[in-house]
Amino acid sequence: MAEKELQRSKSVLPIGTVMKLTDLTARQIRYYEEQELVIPQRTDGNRRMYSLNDIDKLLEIKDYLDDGINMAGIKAIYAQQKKRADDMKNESLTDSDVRRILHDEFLNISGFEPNSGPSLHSQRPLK
DNA sequence: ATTCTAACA
DNA sequence: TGTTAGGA
Repeated sequence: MAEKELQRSKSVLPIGTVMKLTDLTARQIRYYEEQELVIPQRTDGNRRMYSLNDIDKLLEIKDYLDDGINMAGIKAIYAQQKKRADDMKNESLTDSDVRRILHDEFLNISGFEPNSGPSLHSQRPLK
């Protein structure tokens, strides 16, 4: 069943197809790459080739944008998502630690609304 | 015909 | 983000 994941990971779609599938402009798609949100594979003459997983990621990003979250916020979300994945590997964490982390993440995400500017507040809401 | 990078009347 | 110039 891991074969399907391999297929979804195969980068075979040129940016033109991705544009049609996601309704995003080439400018946006390339910009998100600069923000390190979706890094497509390159081929022959330096052309971007995306995978189905990349498409999903882009659609996901588009949803976050619609919900009024900015680049910084989206980056934060994925950064936290990665942080979360790392935590799963550390059995050394206690339930209390995990809950503190999740609570911390929640506060940070809510701080990335459109108008709420770069006021990247909250850090240690030690209770 | 498509996509790429860089740059901004 | 849009758009365009100049290449590949």
